[in-house]
Amino acid sequence: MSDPRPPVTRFAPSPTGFLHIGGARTALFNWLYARGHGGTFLLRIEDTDRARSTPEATQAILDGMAWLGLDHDGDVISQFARADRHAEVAHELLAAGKAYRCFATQEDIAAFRDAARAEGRSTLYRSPWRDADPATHPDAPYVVRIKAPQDGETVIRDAVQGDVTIRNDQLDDMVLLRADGTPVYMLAVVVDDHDMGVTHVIRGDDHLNNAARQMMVYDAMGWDVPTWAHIPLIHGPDGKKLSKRHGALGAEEYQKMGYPAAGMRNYLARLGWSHGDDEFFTDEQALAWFDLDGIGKSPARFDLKKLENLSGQHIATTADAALQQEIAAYRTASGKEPLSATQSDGLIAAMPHVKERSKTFPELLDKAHFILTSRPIEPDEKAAKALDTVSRSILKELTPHLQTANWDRDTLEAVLNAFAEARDTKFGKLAGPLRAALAGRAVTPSVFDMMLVLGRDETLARLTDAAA
RNA sequence: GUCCCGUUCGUCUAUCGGUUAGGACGCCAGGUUUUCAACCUGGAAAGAGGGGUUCGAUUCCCCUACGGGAUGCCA
Repeated sequence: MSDPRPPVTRFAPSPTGFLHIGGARTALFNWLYARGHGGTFLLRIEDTDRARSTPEATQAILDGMAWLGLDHDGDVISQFARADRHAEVAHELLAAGKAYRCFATQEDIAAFRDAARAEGRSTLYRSPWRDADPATHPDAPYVVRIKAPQDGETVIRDAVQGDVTIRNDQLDDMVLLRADGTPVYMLAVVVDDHDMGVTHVIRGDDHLNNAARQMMVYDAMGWDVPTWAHIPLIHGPDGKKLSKRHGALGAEEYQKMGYPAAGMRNYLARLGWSHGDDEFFTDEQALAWFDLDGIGKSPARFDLKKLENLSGQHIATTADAALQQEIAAYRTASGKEPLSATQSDGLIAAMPHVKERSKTFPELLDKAHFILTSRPIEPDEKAAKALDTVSRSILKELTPHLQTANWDRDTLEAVLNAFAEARDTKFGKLAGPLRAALAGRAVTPSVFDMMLVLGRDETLARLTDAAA
């Protein structure tokens, strides 16, 4: 880590489903590390499992990253497309005597494992072909296996987990090339990471054990080992591993629910990583602060409440115009009709009064209902109740007082308070009917805020409508 | 079975041998109030269990329990 070169990180998902929250966080960590250290962030799609990989999944991953603002450098790399290169490395190893052809059948291996298990030995397969004379090779299908070290130990120097030591007798001669000549994942990752110049591999800790196996390939090829950082997985609210069954959702589902991307980034970054007591931070701060030693070792649970809180804080501090744009994207993503130009303008005008009290975009839009709707206002049930005959007559009396008043907050407050006082009541009594008349709702922003945003003409028109 | 990793309030976490174990979310109570919020004040709430090492352990070591991962011609 004292390497002065700018880091190169990568996110390497397999396209077998949507970008779930754990993957999104892995991508975020890689992105933060690269961008925060003047490095490069690459994207590689691990699509070598042809049966499970789909273009739709690749698109979903791309969409999820785009929503989160995790931009990668260069082209998206397909691992499958590099199969020839992977095979080339396997053949190099074969030629160098660091790998060998294994003619064992699946049945041979199964029998070996059964026997090993019965005797309580390690079930790692030991191929009899490792040291076989090539002259004795049968004319049969074979896989290429690497020659694993048989004694000593392998130490993974992990930036998160510390030094993890694995005895080499725990390593088997893993397969490099399948019987059909295609490379396996363990070979492909190493070759790709090396060829792509990846300096820091930040990935889920389900790969921690695999790192030792991958190290064999680095060593055999004489390549430099990257800095590893195996981060703990995210668990569901029940503490169990996050799975589709446990309500794990794709990143785009959170966009559809109306969480701002900045809130999601903040929340995800804070999940498993910390910078002292800082909870709420901007992207700039996250970029400046993010480092590998701030990552914790234990799995974290996903907590929607905290996401909501952070989201609310980000909505409150984001510029109005930027919010307007993100809300438009949210509506499109969630299949809602786009706002009209008038509504959009109204939203901007109302923004200061609604953004500080909303945790999500639908909540914000709901609070902005008064400006998004138009005459004639359809009162909902509660609002209708607030507009009884008494209230309507009061509104009718009030209207002339607003006709000539200066349209600013102080004047309006004075007018309404005086009006209430003259009728021997309090402004609080007036607020309900006003709210109902102006917005058709019982829950709205401040009455004064609404009046100011609506303007005199619209306010009077709505009051007159309601009084009628 | 074997190997690897993890375990601080309900949740996310701080602490890098000496603290009344801190913060945040959530929760509860009170305040403010023009509805809902927001906001302000206060409160309850944690070192998995057991052994060591040490003058002193949440912190270092070992064991146990629990959770997770690996052990594939999946990624």
